[in-house]
Amino acid sequence: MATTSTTSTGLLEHPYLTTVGLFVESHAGLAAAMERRLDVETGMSVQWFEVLIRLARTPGHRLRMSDLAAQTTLSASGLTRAVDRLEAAGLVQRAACPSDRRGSFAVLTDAGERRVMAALPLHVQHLTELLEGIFSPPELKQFAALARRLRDGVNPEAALASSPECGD
Amino acid sequence: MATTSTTSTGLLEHPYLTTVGLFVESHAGLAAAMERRLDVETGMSVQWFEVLIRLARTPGHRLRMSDLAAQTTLSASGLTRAVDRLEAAGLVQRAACPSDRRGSFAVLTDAGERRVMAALPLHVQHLTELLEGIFSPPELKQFAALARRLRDGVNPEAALASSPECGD
DNA sequence: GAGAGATCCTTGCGTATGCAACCTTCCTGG
DNA sequence: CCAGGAAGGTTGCATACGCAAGGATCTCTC
Repeated sequence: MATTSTTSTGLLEHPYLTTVGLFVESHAGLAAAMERRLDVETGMSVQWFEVLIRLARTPGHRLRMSDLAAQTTLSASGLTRAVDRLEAAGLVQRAACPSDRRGSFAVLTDAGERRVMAALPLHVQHLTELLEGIFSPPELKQFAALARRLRDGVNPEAALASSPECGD
Repeated sequence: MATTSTTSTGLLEHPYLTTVGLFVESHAGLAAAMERRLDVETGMSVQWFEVLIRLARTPGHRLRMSDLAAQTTLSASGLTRAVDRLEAAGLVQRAACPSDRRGSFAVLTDAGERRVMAALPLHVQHLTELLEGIFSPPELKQFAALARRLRDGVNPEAALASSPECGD
């Protein structure tokens, strides 16, 4: 009926595969648009913005390196370098952790806070322009709910880090 | 009422921001899981798999470099190098385009087809394990529909490349 | 039919990434 | 008190990426 090489051809249309495909493509498109504009308007990469935002929304404006790594797209080593750069740019400082001398905190500086807060409205405005023509308000809520379920199932560490709400 | 630095603090909870945050986190988690397992079970990166799958589902098993770039996460130069590596691995060949001598095709080799087709069921199985506990069938359909809308709005090039359906 | 400009792909260069190895510090059991 | 092992961070190394520049080809206009 079919050669070995075509036996599993039907899987190319498998619902999980096509859904994940759409998901990945939509992410790629959205990420590219965000990245481009964020860079143009604020000179920051998405990674920087991500780190700074997470610090900004944390009481005390400080987070352990390991927590930060768990919440962002970055690996531990990636985060180390990213914080190196942020520190060189004066937006973040490292601080020793008094209770565990192995660990260290990344602390948002005043300059860092000014920088995120200046970038934030531009970013939100951009997201609004991108999304308001695509999702109606109820669809947006649905989408957020489904995305949350997916994240909780697949990235539980990030989930518990942002119990109340989670921003990018 | 508030200092300059806190004026836009409320934006940290903006619906678009939190939704996109969840979306990005869910993608990161899913991508990490897929990547890890795909590498362990097939020795391929997601990028390779993505390219090979798109070739496999195209009649003639060939696609222009530019089309391939538009459909994947890769930039033009990134695709060039990826195809270099795939060609070195014997999974893909380049072919001249008769109608436009600037262009070239990436063509799936027999070895390449065997490789994707062997990987495909493992991948689908993995996706199933990941997702079946998270989304009910109707939720999956909803999610796919919303993701499609988002992709169409934000990444139109990929959209028209896969009119009928779209796999990862 | 000739030149200006756009398009396709490839390369040079700088940079960001992850993995694995490493050092330091913490913790646990004897 | 003191191994032995686990965990937090940082670095060496190799790799992959994107941007911008470049060479070749197509296309459109006059």
